[in-house]
Amino acid sequence: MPKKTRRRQYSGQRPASIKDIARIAGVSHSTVSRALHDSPLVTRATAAQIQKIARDVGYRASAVARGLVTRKTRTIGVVVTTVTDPWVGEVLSGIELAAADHGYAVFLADSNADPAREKSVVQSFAERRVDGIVVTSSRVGALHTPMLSEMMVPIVLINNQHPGKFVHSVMIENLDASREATEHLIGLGHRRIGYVGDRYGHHSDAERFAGYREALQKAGLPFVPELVAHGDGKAEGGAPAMSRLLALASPPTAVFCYNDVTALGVLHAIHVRGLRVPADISIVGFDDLFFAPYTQPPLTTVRQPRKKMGQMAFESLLKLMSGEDPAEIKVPAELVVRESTAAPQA
Amino acid sequence: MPKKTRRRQYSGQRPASIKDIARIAGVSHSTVSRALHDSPLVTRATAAQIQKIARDVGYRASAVARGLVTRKTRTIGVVVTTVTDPWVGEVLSGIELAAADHGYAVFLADSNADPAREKSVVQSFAERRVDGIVVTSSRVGALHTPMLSEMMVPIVLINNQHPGKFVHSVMIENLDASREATEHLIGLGHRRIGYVGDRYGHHSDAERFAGYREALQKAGLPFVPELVAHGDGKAEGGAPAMSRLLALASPPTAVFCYNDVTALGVLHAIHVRGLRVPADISIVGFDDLFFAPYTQPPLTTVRQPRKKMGQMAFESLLKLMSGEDPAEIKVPAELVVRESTAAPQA
DNA sequence: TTGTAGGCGTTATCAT
DNA sequence: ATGATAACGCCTACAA
Repeated sequence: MPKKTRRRQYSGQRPASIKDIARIAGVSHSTVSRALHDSPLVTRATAAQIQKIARDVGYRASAVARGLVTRKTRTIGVVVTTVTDPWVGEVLSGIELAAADHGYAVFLADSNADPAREKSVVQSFAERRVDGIVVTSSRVGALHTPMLSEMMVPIVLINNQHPGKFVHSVMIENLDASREATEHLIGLGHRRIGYVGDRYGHHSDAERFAGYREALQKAGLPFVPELVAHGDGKAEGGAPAMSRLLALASPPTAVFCYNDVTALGVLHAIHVRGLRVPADISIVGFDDLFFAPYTQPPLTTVRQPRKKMGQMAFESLLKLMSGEDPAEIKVPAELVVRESTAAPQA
Repeated sequence: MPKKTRRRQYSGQRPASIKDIARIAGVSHSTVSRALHDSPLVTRATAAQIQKIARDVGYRASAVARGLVTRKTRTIGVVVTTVTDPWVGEVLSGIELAAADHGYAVFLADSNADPAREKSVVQSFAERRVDGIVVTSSRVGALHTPMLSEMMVPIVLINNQHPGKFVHSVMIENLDASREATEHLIGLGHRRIGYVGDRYGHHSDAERFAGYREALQKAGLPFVPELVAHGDGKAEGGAPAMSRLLALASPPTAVFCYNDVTALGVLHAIHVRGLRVPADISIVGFDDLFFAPYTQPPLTTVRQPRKKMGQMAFESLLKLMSGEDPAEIKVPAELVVRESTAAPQA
């Protein structure tokens, strides 16, 4: 006798349908449908009976069948560059929260910042007939928006430029926040202030850099190109960028970093060099990620209401989906002063 | 004349269907269907023509219609306790990657470790007829597995116990890894070794604690209950837990932390106290998250192949979905020695 | 090789 | 108040 491998037959049992219930209750499936939606067009008695049966058989209406007829899937797609990025995680969390509250399910797709993958991801969303899409690009939106708008699906971008008329966005006030952060440094007495940015010409990077320059200019400080270095938005890139700055004949006494993760690398490079923060050099980050209060020393940074931004993005999408034309959203950020900044040494 | 608000009519245009193409091509929709699947049952010529039309009209087959007839949605659901947790993010990334490679889309749901929410999430998955579910519980699986198996949907758990016969799991070798980590400390000469755990009796916590105790026992060291403190799996909880340990009459000379995030808080508490790591006290974490090489000093920790675990989970699910009975997976971890551990002071 | 005719599980519009 | 009946967009026998 051949060895008969035991296998579970998930595929065997199919979930109860509205018709199954109709059969049991001895009514038509339309009545069941009505009862399940507690329509006033059905006797309280039969409605109750039907609902009981539904409960007993563990009935769960098929969203796919419903989606087919209503042409709404109550589903949105979220494209991220990497779920791994803590910034993304929090925004995503906000989106998911808001979506769930409104009965929407969210498809998650990670593009890995790869345009090809991004494209296939969006196509997958199209096939699945999502009602809307949000793109959270902490990096560049290599996304071909033409393709997006061709889908005729509402789209909301988070922290990325607003390239088309079918696309809305919620963005952090990068420029104001960066200016403020830099002014904090200037106010402390710093004159040689560096900037460690992102590598990929990310939209946010450009804005933050602009804020940094604006602050310098307002204070009548010269912009010194050699004081800006570029990392990659990660700690791995922040460290070497900072090392380059430290190797300068006269290095900066303070550095404004593109984001907290970059600051992590920057702090590391400083410590490796045997220097102290903020005694020898002041550092400010951007984002206020969970680890910011726990760096050594605790990081002065710009707080972004990430979770809230995610929620706002979803709500924008909701409006878009219902035919409204939501306003572009600019979210203010807030400087959080901790211990990585101080007056420069005399 | 009343102000007429311009509104975009996404709802107006409906996507091209197989019938639309059929009409244009002057064939029946079945032929179109076949051509699109490049079935051998259709002339190369007509197939080509049809495919061209499909391309021209931007046809995207409706996954919802297909799902209705095939009873397979090529969709999986992933339940996480919080996307915000960096550990979760990486595992999620692995799942998503593997899923996308196999043409599966992933629904993401964040339970916030709230059982009620967890339940509604799973019900949502059921309605959407996902083909499988993976639950990554970095905390306790408050999830009612009875409900899960009742769904008749394959389930894979990551780092959580394996409670039922319809459920499979992939887990890290917590016990071995923790024993090894503790032995590293013992090998360095430490005798008073503390443990800072998670609060919620998480399964992983229990195993890691067991590994810690096993190492002590093997080395003939006494287990000292006052040397174990509980945090909450986050930095916020790690700091006060460590403070308690430091307040002891004779505090530990080394501490093994439940995870890296906890270690972050632990390091902070130590620094606040004016102590140095590893000179005064050695610290080892667990997970090897992205920031581990950048703590001050760089953290000795246990590396978990998180991304890979995510991929393995999906592959397990694939097998389950095809009726196979995959083996339970235990993934080995690896101790990464950095600079937060050293011999105790004489 | 192609077309015709269901049917998947809903919702929705008719009748009754 | 309830029951037929017809979509929704796709797949798949079965017929031709």
